Amino acid sequence: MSKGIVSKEEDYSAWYNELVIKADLAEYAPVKGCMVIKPYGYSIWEKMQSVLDGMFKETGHVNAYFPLFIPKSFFSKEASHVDGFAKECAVVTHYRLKNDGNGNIVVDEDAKLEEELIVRPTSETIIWNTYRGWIQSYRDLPILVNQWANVVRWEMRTRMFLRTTEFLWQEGHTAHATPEEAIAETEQMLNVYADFAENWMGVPVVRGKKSANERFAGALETYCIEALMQDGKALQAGTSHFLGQNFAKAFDVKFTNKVNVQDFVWATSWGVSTRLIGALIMAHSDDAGLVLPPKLAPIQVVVVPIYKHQEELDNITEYVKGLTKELKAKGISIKFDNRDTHRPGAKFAEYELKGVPLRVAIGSRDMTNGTVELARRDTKTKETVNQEGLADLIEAKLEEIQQNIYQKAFDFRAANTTEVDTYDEFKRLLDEKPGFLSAHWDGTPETEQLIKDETKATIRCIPLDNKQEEGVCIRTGKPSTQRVLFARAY
RNA sequence: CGGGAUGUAGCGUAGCCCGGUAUCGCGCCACAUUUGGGAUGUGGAGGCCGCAGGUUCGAAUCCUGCCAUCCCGACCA
Repeated sequence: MSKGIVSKEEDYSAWYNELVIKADLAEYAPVKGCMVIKPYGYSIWEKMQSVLDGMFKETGHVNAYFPLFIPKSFFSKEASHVDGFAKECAVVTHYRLKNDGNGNIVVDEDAKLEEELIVRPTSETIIWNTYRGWIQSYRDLPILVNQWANVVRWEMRTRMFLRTTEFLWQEGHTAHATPEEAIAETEQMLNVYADFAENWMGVPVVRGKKSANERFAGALETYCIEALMQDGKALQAGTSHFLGQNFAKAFDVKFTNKVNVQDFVWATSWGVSTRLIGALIMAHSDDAGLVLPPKLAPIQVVVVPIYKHQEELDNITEYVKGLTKELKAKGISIKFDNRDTHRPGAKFAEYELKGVPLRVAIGSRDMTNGTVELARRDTKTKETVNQEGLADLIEAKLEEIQQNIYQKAFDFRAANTTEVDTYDEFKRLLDEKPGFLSAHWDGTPETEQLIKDETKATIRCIPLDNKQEEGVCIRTGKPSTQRVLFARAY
């Protein structure tokens, strides 16, 4: 492995790509736009899954699984949904291959499907088709189902974790008797996502609503959490949709309410994906590699022994056994890297690249003095501390690191969120100091589109806690009642 | 789908203009010496030079076609 990676300042895009590869998170697959998520990267996803799954269960949801393949006809049932996804659907047309006689494997034209199948880009259609059979009465509601799945969106341009052709995600699909209840669900799940992003990933997010242009295909309202990356570009980290009765109407899902009147069911859907790993990388990492929040790091503490002779290693090993036991009891994951094939310096560099929050180095000198060297990944500082009480100190440090990287990201966002009142300044800042730009907008899709065409910036969201204030649209000068957040986005 | 770039060992590359079976570094294997920030020495293994045609006595190199990937746009979580 060559030393180091390209610096963020030099080439942010290359920095990101190299980091993903060199930190052993993922690699390119033979199919364009697809990636192999390697064990280290996947274990981050597993941690995310485990925490989120717990949060979903906590809020009353259950998991189920719906098919990968969706009959093509289902898609045409919800007009705006088709418009939104048609251009990026993979389609299965045949179910058999054959040998053409020249040693080539070809599609068997005799095995053409009567109805072509779509590889799900999202599962609303097949789920609502299924819900029709599950729901007759208000007594059957609400339905609070989540599924962990892969989906395929044939994107023109892809990037590891941020936008791949196939990606892993969860999609919640709920059915309710009233719009109020569905909206409450939508907002609840948005808060779950925001809680996860901030308290587990250490990534501060803005909770908001999407403008009409950015809304999910088929939704009445899309709520989102928006994060700011270190290059000043915004990243949508999660979405929660109030679908109204659109899918119920499209799939004829009716229920009889308490007063014996038939009505269409109210729906929500919400999801986060492996894109969160991209957000994690871009929010915290530096030129030395990944910086992972302790709460999601696959390895929280790594121990590197420094020794010359076998008996020294034996001594250290004996000590590490005790430390491991103490940390395990606290639920802290520890790796003792006693490989004799790599020297300590190489290990230090490797774990920095991989973002392990804390490193403990122990040599014979430490064993004599009853100390260890404790190094923090986030600040790249190290200190010599007593072995006595080390487990407690580690526990406290991990918490401190978790706080610190959140605070750092929070301060970065604060420093890169600017109120702007003129279009000239808006354009200037986009180039000179990218970030969130808080500006007045006349509320029309046309103006948003115009701004997008002229500057590549889009409305990331209308923040939920937005204060109302009189102003004029930066582009058209028409009256406006509130500022919205603009940015160039991933 | 437009614009750009690149394909040579696991990775990164030189060679290409000016044809003669491939350079260097990292990594890998063995042994020795090493071990508090990416070790050193010695020896060794590893290549249908992206693919297919063509020109030529001879092609990594010249010509034609194709394919793939990456980057920048349009489109999007």
